Amino acid sequence: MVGIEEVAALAGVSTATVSRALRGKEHVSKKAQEKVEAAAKQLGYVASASASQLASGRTLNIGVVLPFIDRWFFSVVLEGIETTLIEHGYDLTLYNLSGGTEQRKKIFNEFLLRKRVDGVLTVAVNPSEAELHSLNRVGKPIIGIGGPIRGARALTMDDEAAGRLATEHLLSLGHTKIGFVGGIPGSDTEFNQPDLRQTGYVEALKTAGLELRENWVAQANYTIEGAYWAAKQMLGDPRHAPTAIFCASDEMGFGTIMAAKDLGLRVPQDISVIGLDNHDMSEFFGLSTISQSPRQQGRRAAEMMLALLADPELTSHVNIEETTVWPVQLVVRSSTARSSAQTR
Amino acid sequence: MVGIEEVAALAGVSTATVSRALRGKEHVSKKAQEKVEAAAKQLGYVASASASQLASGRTLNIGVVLPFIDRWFFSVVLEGIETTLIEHGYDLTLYNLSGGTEQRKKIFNEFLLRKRVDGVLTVAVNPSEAELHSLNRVGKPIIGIGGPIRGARALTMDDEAAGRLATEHLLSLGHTKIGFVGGIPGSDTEFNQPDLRQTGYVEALKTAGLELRENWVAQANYTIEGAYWAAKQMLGDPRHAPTAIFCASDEMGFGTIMAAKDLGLRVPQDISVIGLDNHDMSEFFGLSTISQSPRQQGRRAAEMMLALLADPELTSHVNIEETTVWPVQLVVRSSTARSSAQTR
DNA sequence: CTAGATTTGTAAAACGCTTGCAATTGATTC
DNA sequence: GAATCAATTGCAAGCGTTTTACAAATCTAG
Repeated sequence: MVGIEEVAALAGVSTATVSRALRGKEHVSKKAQEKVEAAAKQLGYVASASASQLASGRTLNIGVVLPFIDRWFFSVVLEGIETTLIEHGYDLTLYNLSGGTEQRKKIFNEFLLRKRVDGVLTVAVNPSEAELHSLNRVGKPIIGIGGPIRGARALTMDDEAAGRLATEHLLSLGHTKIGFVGGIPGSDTEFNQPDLRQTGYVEALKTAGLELRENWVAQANYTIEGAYWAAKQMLGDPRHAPTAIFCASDEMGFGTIMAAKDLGLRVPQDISVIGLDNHDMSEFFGLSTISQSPRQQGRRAAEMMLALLADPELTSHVNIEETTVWPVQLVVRSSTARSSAQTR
Repeated sequence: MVGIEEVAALAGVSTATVSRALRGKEHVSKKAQEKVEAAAKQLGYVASASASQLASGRTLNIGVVLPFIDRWFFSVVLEGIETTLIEHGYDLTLYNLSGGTEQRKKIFNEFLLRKRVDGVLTVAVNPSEAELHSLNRVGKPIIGIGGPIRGARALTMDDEAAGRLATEHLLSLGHTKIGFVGGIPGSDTEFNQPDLRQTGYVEALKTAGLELRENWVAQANYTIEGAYWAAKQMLGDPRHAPTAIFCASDEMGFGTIMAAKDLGLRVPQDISVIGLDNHDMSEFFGLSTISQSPRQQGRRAAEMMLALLADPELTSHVNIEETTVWPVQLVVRSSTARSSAQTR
């Protein structure tokens, strides 16, 4: 493989000049710049990442830690991050926590400490004290997406506000019997931020002075299937079926709509459904929802990281606890309508 | 940060011994081994990746190139790869081609050449001649998943055979009016392997001596939504509706089932549907399908790569064109049944 | 007990770049 | 044309490991 010396020789300059020229740094004459670029191109030279890392301490690589890859929210955030990083010449190293405790330990205690990354982006990860300690030992900036991280910067939406907004939308349409389909609160140490959506729902109902029926709250583990069965139970109840349901994710919204249809209920005439995500498929289902733009969240978080790395001043006091709240927006489609409770 | 010298000092040995001990190499006495491990643990030492890369030429990192992250097949393959690599101490660097031509060029011409990876795994990528040339310049093993790569190893299923199998299943149930919902053949240079599923369908019909109606073949771009509309057209035809449909992906199968339901057709009594994927949600939809186990494909490809890297003999003549065919299996659920064409 | 074989440990040379500092060149002013 | 200053360039010292060549220590067998 061709090294920097060959390029220097061909261009008739020193290796130092080659290094500077190729990275667009100052203090290189136009002439030298051109000669070097021509030589590099001719030889097909690309600097070795490891050597340049070792010498400069910069890796041009960001670690991304997430609990799942194959769930909509996560894969879309990931895509947003990846695209942004590539644009800026950065690589992305992926760490997926779905492999169990052993693997998780390895990631925090070895992989992230290898000095292979300039910064760490976590997505909906809730690190333990020990892991947090490990992360801090990396000495690199950390940004948490979808949930704050103690002692680090974060970019996250206000899940409680989102839950409240969704519920208030249903309230404003005159619904008083409002069900909720969500996860099992506290079930997953990893991924508990979304539990707050339920808090928002409860708060909104309280504020409206409405009763909170226990069997109008169901747990569906964020899957279409789970929501399908949960909604079927809820809507099949002959005496106390709700007239509207807030699902803590759009996928659960889809399951709920399918359950309603299978019960012969019309959406939205007989039952209103609102989700939370603005999933790619929500348009198709006509699902009203709260948008949280995961692609943009990923993009934004990556940009924050790059800005941090570009500014040595900021990098010095590495992590400040500072949460940027991602705005949330109501998207009304055809799955929610004015309550017509009387007609049922 | 603590370096190898501190560890050596604390353990009372040389840095060379530390290096050997920590990587479990031979020529280290048991006693030394233990001392070193204790010292490393006490100091929380983790070798710097860049230094070790530079010195050894090994990066312990695999590059994965894929056209999308946020589609089921890809995210699941990715998860399979990632889990396997982490288990073996390897990192995974992600390259996503969805960012357009400019980005794609960058990935092939710069990123992959930085000597940052020990090997490259591509998923359903169809590289151009120039890109192939670039890939070969990396001088590292390449394995293509979901589609062969000229001049490299590949692990892929036989899409044509899968298409034939699905169609034959419908034929064996007595169906003679069989529709197909797939992609637009040749539309995507990237992702054209699945077009072969249509070939399999056509072949099976020909073999059975059945006519091939043009409007029984629809294009739905591999989305639920696309299939929903396509199937609605096909099934809504009052005179020439098929009694069975083969969808080239499970997600399109879901869309087709939903369309059938919305038309008041019963699955499978009025219309049989078979997909291809064995998607996580197929069980829920009761969709018969052809399983292609992307998680295992990812896992297997990663293992092949690791084996290649472990065996210097194999690594020497880096790439041999050699395709391993991934087995394919029919999974019959409740969406396919014996034809009862007469009753309609 | 000793020569030879084997194991274990050491010192130092890569690995291929980046960068601080010094030297050189070029431009500008008087 | 000399003096001054700024801009460019080159030199060489790292960066933190791995690995090689070799010396020292230990073991084995005669």
